[in-house]
Amino acid sequence: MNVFEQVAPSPLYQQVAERIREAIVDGRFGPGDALPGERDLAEAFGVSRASVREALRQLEAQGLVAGGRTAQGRTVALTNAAALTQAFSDSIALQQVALADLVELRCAVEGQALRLAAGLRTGPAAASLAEAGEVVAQMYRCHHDAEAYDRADVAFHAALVAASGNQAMVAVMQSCRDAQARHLADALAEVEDLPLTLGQLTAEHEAILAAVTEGRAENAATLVAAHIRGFYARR
Amino acid sequence: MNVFEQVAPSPLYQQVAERIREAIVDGRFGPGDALPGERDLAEAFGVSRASVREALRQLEAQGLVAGGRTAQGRTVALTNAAALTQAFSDSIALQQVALADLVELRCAVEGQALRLAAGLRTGPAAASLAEAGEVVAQMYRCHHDAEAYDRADVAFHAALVAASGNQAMVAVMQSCRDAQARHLADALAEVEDLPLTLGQLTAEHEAILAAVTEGRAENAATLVAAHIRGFYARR
DNA sequence: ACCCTATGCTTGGTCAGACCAACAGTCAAT
DNA sequence: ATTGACTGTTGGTCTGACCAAGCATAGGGT
Repeated sequence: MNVFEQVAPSPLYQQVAERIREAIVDGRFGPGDALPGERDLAEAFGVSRASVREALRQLEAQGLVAGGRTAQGRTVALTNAAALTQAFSDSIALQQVALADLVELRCAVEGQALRLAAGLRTGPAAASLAEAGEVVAQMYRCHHDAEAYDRADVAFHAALVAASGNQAMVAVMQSCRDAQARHLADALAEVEDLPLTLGQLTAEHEAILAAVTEGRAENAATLVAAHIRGFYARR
Repeated sequence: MNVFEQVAPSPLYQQVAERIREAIVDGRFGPGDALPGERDLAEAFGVSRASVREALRQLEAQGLVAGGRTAQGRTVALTNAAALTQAFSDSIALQQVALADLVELRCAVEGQALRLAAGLRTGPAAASLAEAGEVVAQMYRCHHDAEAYDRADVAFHAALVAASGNQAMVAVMQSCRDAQARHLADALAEVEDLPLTLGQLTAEHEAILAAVTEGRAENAATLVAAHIRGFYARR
């Protein structure tokens, strides 16, 4: 490693971004808080507004500050879930990973999540599992509406993975799904007999949920992996 | 949903970023290619250089274009692996996910990767497994040097996961590890009897590799999960 | 002929200052 | 109390300028 201190100083906008990042992760600005205006930040850091703006664009892309287009006030800090999805999406676009790889990744994550959830089914996971059950019930009522079913599917898998108590797995699962959806454009939209297909899917969902609630960890993992692979094999 | 079309157009810098992104993912600029200078881009898009710069900062944060600080020429497109790591890191910093969650996520991914690798051990995975074997041999020679061992550990796990043939898993595993490393600051640096501890770790590594090369998929997954959890439990 | 330097062009980084549209808050007129 | 004009603030955008660092080439010295 280089023992000399930062011979080539990083650009100002990066330093500014780093300072703001620190302020956020140190809790000086909590999620949802409004941070100072660009002019104030520029003055505070002793740089031009242009540098502050470039720093903000960087943080915005990383999901640390929200885009200011809605908020007429300032910019605020929130969640960075979108950054994860974007990263996966770009990985595919840059052909660094294949779509099938993401599918397998999701199987791995979701499978293990369900194993964990099965072990927690009577404890902290109970609420999430109940929610998943409600979503399944809801699925029965929208076998005719692909869009509504898609939303239900998202909710079901999210609730199920959330039952593992692992937010990282939720985020990765969700991001995998989103990244796939963008590049896969509605497998459901091309189905000829929609109610039939959705009926099969709902049955799979129900079987998966049952496996988890009954504590059949390995079974749940197997079922969900088959479910996911099957869904994307249909393409 | 809103039936009205995009009443408020997105900012120029976002549109520009989107256009450049398209140009990259459409292959008009391959990885490593130099893209036009800021002044040229500004003229091409009919916007000011400031807008182009903000767009570039955004793309830079997403890993689609490389930072221009090293390259005196222009900016170039490369890999976005760092963006993934950053996203995981930020998730922890924002306390959206716990460190332990990332550890479990890594267990899930790496476990499944090894199951897959065990099934491919005589085929495409052979080269990666051989590489992992060499790294283990190398580990025996640096039981005194924590830093060198750390590098070897990274290489070992990367090779092993790569044996699954799944680049997405490699990326996630790597990013998990990096994100953890940043917030965990050298578990190894605080060990009292370094050679002893590293010796144990090397034995674990060897056992994991053996399980994979002998096709004991489930065993490999179990071993690697225990290995990872154990390493971070030491904290 | 060869090497080395000087010079100039290009590029990214930074700044100052300006303008606009949209919104929040104020306050007077109804 | 409701409404409507006014005003200040904020983000978005542009212009035009300057600097330091790298690259190319011409030119000088050998």
